[in-house]
Amino acid sequence: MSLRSRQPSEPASPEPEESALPLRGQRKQRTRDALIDAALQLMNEGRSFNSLGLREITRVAGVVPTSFYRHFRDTNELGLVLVEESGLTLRRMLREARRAGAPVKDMIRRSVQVYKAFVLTNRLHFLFVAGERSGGSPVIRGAIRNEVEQFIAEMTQDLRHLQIFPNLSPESLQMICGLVVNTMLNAATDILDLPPGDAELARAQEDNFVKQLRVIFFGAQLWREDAEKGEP
Amino acid sequence: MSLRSRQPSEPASPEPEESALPLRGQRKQRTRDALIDAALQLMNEGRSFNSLGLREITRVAGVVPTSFYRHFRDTNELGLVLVEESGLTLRRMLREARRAGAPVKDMIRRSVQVYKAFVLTNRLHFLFVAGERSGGSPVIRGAIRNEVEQFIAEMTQDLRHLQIFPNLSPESLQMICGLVVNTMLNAATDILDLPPGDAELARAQEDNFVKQLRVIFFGAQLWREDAEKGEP
DNA sequence: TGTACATCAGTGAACGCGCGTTCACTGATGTAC
DNA sequence: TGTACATCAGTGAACGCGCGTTCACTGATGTAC
Repeated sequence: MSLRSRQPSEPASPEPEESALPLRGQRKQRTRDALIDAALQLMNEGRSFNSLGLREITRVAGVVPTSFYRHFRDTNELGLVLVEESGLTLRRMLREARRAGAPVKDMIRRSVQVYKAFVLTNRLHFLFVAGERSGGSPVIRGAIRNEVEQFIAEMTQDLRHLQIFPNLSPESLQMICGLVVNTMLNAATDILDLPPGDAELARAQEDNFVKQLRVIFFGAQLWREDAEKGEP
Repeated sequence: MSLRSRQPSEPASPEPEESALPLRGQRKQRTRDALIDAALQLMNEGRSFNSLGLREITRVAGVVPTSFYRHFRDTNELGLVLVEESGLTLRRMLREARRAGAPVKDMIRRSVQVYKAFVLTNRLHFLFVAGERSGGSPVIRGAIRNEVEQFIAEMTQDLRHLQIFPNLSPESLQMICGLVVNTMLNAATDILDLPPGDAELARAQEDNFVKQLRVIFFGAQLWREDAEKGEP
């Protein structure tokens, strides 16, 4: 994946891997990136992925329609590349969290703030994942669900090593992570939809998100595998 | 709303309200219903709403394209009617739950089973809501989010009257209901995607769903408004 | 280093097709007397 | 009850348009000698 030059979190200047390619290869890569960016940009304007047309994408990318076929068989194939990219973004988030370690004080609030920043920095990928994971074409949806499942599994491993929930079996921990990830992705839509500048609303939204996670973590910590739970 | 004759949960035979209309009105209603049904049917085949074309819808409905305009300005207006219908379905679910009352024994498991049955009975509406609430066109998405917000508010009132969480403030109860509803709608996608006949997988899915709700309810019951929660 | 040939990303014309929308119409249903 | 007229849901022809895809092409870049 040398699409990385398109990633907003990395510098735009030439990269070693790119310079190593022959000139023609570099240019091809740049066009390919432009096509992918064009699709993301159109989605950023409120469009859903599978309503995008090939000609529309090439128009935004600034190339002629037929040159699309030099890179992808059809728009669906481009969609699958977007899924893969988005999966990388999710895994990058875990990697960064791993490196930073779990904050000891006010853990959930801080994690939520880091997450919000990450979602905004990687706005287009989260827009795509949140938007297409339930609604898109069956193929894209399936691929996204795979990536999310993988993300949940990795998160489960991380939490396991952190020993935050020594009371939970691996299966229960995975179930909790599924719940947390769904809550995160729902929140992503809210974060992305939030009109900029409304600090009041942003705070209320963050508080709500933090509270929801606290209830989940609170319930999870007190969970015992054998008993019947939550029945009044 | 006399679209109700289309609702799968009601008999197909003529209804008083329909017979009361003049003959021409009845026929118009039937065509209108056919258009709405056609859109839902197409979505049931894996399509997302805003990729549907007007001609496509009329073709499935068995009328000529131009007759669409006798009923809706454009496909978006039909979409908003679908949102309204789906909202009614959600409210009907609450009404039925209210009438049945909260099961005293194994409350969550039983509620989940009732919910699963309801989702399958009203498959098309849940498909629409779950699919378009994050991904669709901005207008449809906004309308769906409104309906879901209203649903959450009503559910909050119901839980309030049931006195299940006497420890929670109205705001916290609403926050919990938001979490529960998001979990429900995520589960709806899973329920609808489940290949029929795989009882093993269905059981695993149900157990997972039940466990997630138990964690939430468990956490909510022990929640205290003033303390910091869930921080290891 | 220079030359001759191969590669191949991007071009531009052309195609057949289904789209959304307009328009004048038809003929069954509804209304007035 | 019968007649004459109004209404209007559904029809069918026609339109201009953008779509996805094919094809032969061009000319800069890459490779071999």
